[in-house]
This record gives sequence, structure tokens and C-alpha cells, in this order.
Amino acid sequence: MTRSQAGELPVVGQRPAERADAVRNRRKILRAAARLLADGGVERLSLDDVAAAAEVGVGTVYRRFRDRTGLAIALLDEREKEFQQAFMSGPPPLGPGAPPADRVRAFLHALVDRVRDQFELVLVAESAEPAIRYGEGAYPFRHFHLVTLLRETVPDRDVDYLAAALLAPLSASLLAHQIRDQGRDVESIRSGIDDLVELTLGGGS
Amino acid sequence: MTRSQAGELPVVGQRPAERADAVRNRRKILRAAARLLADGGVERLSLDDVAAAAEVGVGTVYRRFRDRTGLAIALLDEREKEFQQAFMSGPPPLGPGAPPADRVRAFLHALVDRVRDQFELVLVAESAEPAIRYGEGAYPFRHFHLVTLLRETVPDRDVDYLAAALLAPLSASLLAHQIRDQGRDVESIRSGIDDLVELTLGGGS
DNA sequence: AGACTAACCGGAGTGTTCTCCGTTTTCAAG
DNA sequence: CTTGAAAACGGAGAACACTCCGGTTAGTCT
Repeated sequence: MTRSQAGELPVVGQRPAERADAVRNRRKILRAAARLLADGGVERLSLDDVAAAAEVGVGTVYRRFRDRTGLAIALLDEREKEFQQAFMSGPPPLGPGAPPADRVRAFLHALVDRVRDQFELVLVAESAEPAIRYGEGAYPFRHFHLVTLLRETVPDRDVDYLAAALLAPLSASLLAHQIRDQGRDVESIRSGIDDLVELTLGGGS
Repeated sequence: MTRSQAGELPVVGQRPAERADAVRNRRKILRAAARLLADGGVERLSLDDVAAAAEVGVGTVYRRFRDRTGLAIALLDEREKEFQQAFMSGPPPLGPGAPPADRVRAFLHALVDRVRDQFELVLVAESAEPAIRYGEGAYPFRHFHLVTLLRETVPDRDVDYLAAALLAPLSASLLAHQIRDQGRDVESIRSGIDDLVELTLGGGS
């Protein structure tokens, strides 16, 4: 009630644009983090070490990336853009052109690979607060994409919930258990997904 | 190769039975933890504080409960037993007697309440390592229960995977987002679950 | 150029989780 | 009751995530 009187009401996501030194440091930190990660895995990714390797104070790391999970998300975001293009505008069945049910299946299959490629990092990213895990980064896009596809196949259902329900089994945490602990191979997970999609969206034809 | 020669080969889960002081301390810790939890919520549940309140060294807390998530799991396990009895041998539709699809639906509905009742604690428990989160505590029972029900309705599918896929959307983390951040009410989540179950297991009739 | 301000920087400091190991306790066998 | 050893205890300390704030810098306005 005290803020924004009559003047410029700030547009929602309109941030003031980053200063030059801020940009420089963000890059330095990301590069250092990627390097440390390539070496000793996620454990090596202590933010003190990252700060030291980036020749920057810890405070700077936290201001740029909020917390450990924020850094993980930022690292993931780099490859995520390719993935987004693949399912938004790439070749079918992942991209447009194929029947929706096929695209859903292709999307979930691709997601398995995506998670598997950067297991440790995704695991860290998933430990973010729910508001962040599901409200920022890659998730909203993935969810929106699924909602769009589901609207074409089961329009009279709660597509919003169903989309979330289809994404949930692809958490890194569950996949880690199925693959590492249970010894399931990726192929059998794919076919499990196929079962799920066939049942929910019909045989596909 | 050095252990177990000819003598007593140890049975798999056969632990040596807890010593008297161990039992006493375990109880002291659990009571202290429950009390702190009732006061200041999960944040108050720092293990130093728990140890102090239980009049026990921190080392003892960690030996008895492995880590923070282990304590959360132990606290949850107390009420979990009632829940298990409800779906194993209670009245239908949750317990035996109703058609499998109805039991699945009732089970998932009950699970929403279960998670909601102890949101904070479940959130902590879910941050356990995958091997623990899915390999110990409540999860294996829930999964096994679903597998049993699914075998009666979709026997020619990968019921093991499907059971995991039905449990995944009921993570505290996702529910927290849907309820707290998105403002969904529990009723709409229930109906979302109904959509999911109807689609996968047929109309129910 | 000079001055002003908001954004940014660094790193010492705080609180917390978890480990390590010397000491103590339990309990069973003699 | 004594004795021996496995199990448990306690708490100092290491490691780490994250905060706070006095000092610095970039970018803007005159």
C-alpha cells in the first residue's frame, strides 16, 4: 500500500538491466563452475571453491545466483535452450508435424535423456524450493508444452494437472533410483513411459 | 572374502538388537524432536537443538537416525502405520472389498491428505538420497500396494513403472507448489487424480 | 569533467549439518 | 562377580551454505 503511487508502475518482469561488472562476473563464475564440475563432479561444486576459482568473493556468487540450486539451474539452462528449440520447432516427432500423442511420447523420451545427461546437476536443481523448482527455469516451459499437446488429445480433462502428472515421474530423483539402485535400463523406462502414454492418451492411432 | 567362514552366516536383515541405552536415547530424541516440531515448525528442528533438548550428544542423534532426513522419516513413520493398516485391512474403498480401480483412487486421495497433514516433515524426508527415499521407509510399501492393485486391472502392462508414475505426482514438493504457490485447492487436486486414474485404469465400472 | 546514486563487490562472520575418535556403558560368558 | 569386547556415547571440530555491511564502481545527469 505504501509503494507505487501514481508514477511509473513497474512492468512485471522489468529488471533494470545488469551492469557491466555484473555481467563479467556472472560469466567468470559460470565458467569456473563448469570447470570444477567437469573435474570432481557435483561435490566439488562448493560455492566457496567456485568463488575462489572465479576470483570473486562468495557474496558475488550468491548475489548473481541466489543459492546453490540457482547456480545449478543456470548451468543447466545453457543446454536447455537447444532442447526447447527441438520440441518447439525441430523435426517431428519431437517437433511439430506428428500427432500429439506421438509428440508427447517423444518429448518424455527426450526428457529421460536430458536428465540422464546431467544427472548430478539436475538432482541439485530439484532440491530448490517448490516455488522455484516449478515456477522458474525449465519447468514452466516443459509444462506449458505438454498442456498444449494434451489439449489436442484430451481437451475435456484437467490438462494442467495431467501435464504435471506426466512430468513428475521424470524427476532426477526417481530416475536415479530406477536406474542406479534398481538397475533398470533406460530402454525399460522408455517402454514404461509408453505404457503410461498409451493408457492416458489412447493407443495413439 | 575374509568374513563369514563356515560358522554362522548372518541372515540378511538380522541386526544385533539394540542395546538398552540406545533404545532409551532413541525415544528421548524422538520425543524432544516432536516437541520442538510442535513449537517452531521444521526450522526449529536443528539437530543441535534436538540433541540439546534430548539431553544427548549430537553424535548420538546422528548414529540413531543417520541424518536430518532420517529423523524426519522416523517421525513420519509413527503415523504411517495407521495409514498402512487403513489401506491394507481397513474398510473399503481404501481397504479390501472395493474394485481395484476404486481402491487406487481412494489410496491416492488418502495420500494427498497424508502428505498435507505433515507437509514440512515430508518435504524434509523427500530430500533424502534416492536410495533412501525410494528404498526405505513408507515408499516401498505404498509402491507394493499399488503394484498389487494394478496387476488386477492392467496385468499386461509394466505395473512396476506405472505404480511409480502414479506416486510421483503426489510428492510433497509438487503438492506444495500446486497448493501454496498456484492456489489450487485440494478438491481440484483430487479431481485431477480422478482424471488420471480414469484415463489409465478405465472408467472404473 | 564532476558529482551523485544505485548497483555491485568482497570476505569476515553466523548458523547448521555431519564426522571423528577417545571415553564410557552395556551385556554376555566364564 | 569379574572380565572383555562390541556397541554406544559425547562434543570438539571440519566443511559448507548463506548473510551482512562498509567500501567500491559503473553509469547518468548537469
